[in-house]
Amino acid sequence: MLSEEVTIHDVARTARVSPSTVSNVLNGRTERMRPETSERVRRAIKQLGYAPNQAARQLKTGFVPMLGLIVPSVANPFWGAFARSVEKAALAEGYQVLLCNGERDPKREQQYAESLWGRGIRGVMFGSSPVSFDHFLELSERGLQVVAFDRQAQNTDQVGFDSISVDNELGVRLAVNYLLALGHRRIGFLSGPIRTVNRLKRLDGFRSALADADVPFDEQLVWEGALSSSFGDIEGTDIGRTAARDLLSRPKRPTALFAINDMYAFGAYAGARDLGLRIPQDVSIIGFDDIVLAEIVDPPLTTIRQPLDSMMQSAVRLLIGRLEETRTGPPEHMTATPELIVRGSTTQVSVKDEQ
Amino acid sequence: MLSEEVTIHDVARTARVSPSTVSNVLNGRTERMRPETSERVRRAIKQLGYAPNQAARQLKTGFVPMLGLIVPSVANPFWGAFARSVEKAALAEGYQVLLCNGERDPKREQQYAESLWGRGIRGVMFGSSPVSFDHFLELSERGLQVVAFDRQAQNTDQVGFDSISVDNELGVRLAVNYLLALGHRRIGFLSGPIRTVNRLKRLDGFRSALADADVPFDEQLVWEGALSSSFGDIEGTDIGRTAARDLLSRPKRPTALFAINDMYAFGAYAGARDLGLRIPQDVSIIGFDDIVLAEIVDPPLTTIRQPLDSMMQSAVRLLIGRLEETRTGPPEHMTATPELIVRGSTTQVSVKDEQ
DNA sequence: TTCTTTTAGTAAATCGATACACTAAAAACG
DNA sequence: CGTTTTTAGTGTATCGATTTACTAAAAGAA
Repeated sequence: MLSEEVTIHDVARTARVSPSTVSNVLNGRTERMRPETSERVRRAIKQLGYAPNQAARQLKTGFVPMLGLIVPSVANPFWGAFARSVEKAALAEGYQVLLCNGERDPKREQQYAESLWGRGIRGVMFGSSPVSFDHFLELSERGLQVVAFDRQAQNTDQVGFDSISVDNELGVRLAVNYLLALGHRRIGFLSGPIRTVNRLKRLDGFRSALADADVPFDEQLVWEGALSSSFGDIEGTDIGRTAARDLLSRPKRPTALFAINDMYAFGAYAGARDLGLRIPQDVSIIGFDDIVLAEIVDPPLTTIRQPLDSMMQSAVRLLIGRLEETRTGPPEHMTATPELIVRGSTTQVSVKDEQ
Repeated sequence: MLSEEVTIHDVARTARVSPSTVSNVLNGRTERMRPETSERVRRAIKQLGYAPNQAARQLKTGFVPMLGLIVPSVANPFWGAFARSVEKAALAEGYQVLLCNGERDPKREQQYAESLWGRGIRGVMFGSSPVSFDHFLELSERGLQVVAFDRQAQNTDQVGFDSISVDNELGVRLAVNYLLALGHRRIGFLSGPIRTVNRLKRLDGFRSALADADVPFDEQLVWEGALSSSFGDIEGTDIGRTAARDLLSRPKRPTALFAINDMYAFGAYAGARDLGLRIPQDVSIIGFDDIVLAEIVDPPLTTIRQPLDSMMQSAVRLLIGRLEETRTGPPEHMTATPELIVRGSTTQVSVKDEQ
């Protein structure tokens, strides 16, 4: 490995100028020199295959065009799609993305955050976390900018951070109203033991949609499971399966299930099948997120779409705006509009179930 | 943003030692000082919340504990799982991972590679690429270390790089032998237009497994589709669907399909259903990879598992070994052993199909 | 022509951590 | 006691790019 690194001095020597001039060319300050000079420098750069040492640049300027991305695990298809959206949006703004799989473990998340800090990274996109942001408190006070996905600040949070999320209440309303229009009256709500902010909001939407339609809310049909510390890449599918099996084997079983996300919905598919129930003839199932697999499962999943690409574009711009101090002021909470995607997992409630 | 960065000098001052001593503590050279001194330094570090500036460290040492990861897109569940495995393995060795979604575009891949180079990153894990490595040639000559997944060097490749892959021929043999044991004789082979090395190997395995069992190989049952420039996150599912529809609507339709990967297999599910065929009663389908979704689709997918975690652990160690020059010598080509995972998408060939 | 202003650059300090060469003080030796 | 060796550190140059302050030369003004 020869690895004879080409430096700005080498370029300067071949172009017969000073390193300062090369630096000026690199940073677009060409008005300070004759066109032929900048051209000579450009040729030298190309000839030597020179690429500026980012560490040196960063050390001097203090600026790092990089964002941290902390998600539970990119092996989970939803977070994979999320990560791609973030990376795409960041790249468009000239930033790169450092990937951190936090595994929903606050300790790991904090280690990552500190490591990012040491790298000079001052902006983090943060995927859903179960409990609190306390572990970011210190870094946040020092100037770490955080944009949280699907998690607005709660009054218990000490940290003021920006957030972005879909309008969760509206999303659930879209789903529930659609099910109501299909004649469903007993609708199960499948959630898990993780009580994130967005999940609470979704439950609110569920209740109020039912209330608006004068359909009584049955506490029994809300399945939240037990707290468990396990966390896997198919997070949700096992819970969804158990939940569906439980709800659907009751004497007066629900005719439709709303799942808190698509992975839970897939689990519910399995749970329904375990009981010999057909989807959608015997039970309608509706998800949330619209991950890519929603359209290829059988039957294709009716779900609520989160426009991830556009959401992450806004979120990344906000984050970068904070870093470059073009966006100042109090924390912003951005909200995107969800969309009902009707596919094959929902249908009219059957006559015999209707009663 | 106060952002009053704490430097090694601040620590030195509060601990009443020189910066050199702090540096020695940071790098574990504590044998050069009295225990009380190093303890004083450690306390000062904690008190000030000091974290070394990695840019400065990198500039001085030339060492960057970071790997590049180039995959088509982490939004694709397989590459998401792949990315997680890489990140996990890297973290265990003290390295972090910079994520690059190359979108199978050589131009983007090269831009990423150059950007990584400028950052001082000298090791890249590379997910499957369609054509060639030519765009890495120059950087590779300068010392960029590349470990390629599922793509051994071909004689046309000018670049000598390490690689890791599952034993593709064996994997296909496991699948085909299993199908043969179930009585299937007309087996379709679903591939796509992308002619990567691993796909060619899988076709080889397919042919030889049939040959060993004295089952005639029917060129007509190999579906490779047409070249198309499109690339999506559900890469494969649409192709698998088209392929399955085509193969299964022929007069003497195959009784089983081998799909080049699980996403293709999911597509084949849809294609079979389009024709009103049941899985596995009417057609057995077997996939490759064993992504997390394989066990939650309906029916659960019989597939060939690639042990990604252990593979990426070996691959990352090899890559880091190259960087730290503890592993030298000619390119290594590591091979992992695949495993047949029997689930519900395969069954005995039915009597009427058997003829 | 002389003085001022503009043009076209350059010299040198700096960012923060590292590491080699060096040293003062203490301990060991004879 | 004088000399050597060890201990426990420290001073300073360095990595590569940036940037402020500076300057020589050319152009313009009077």
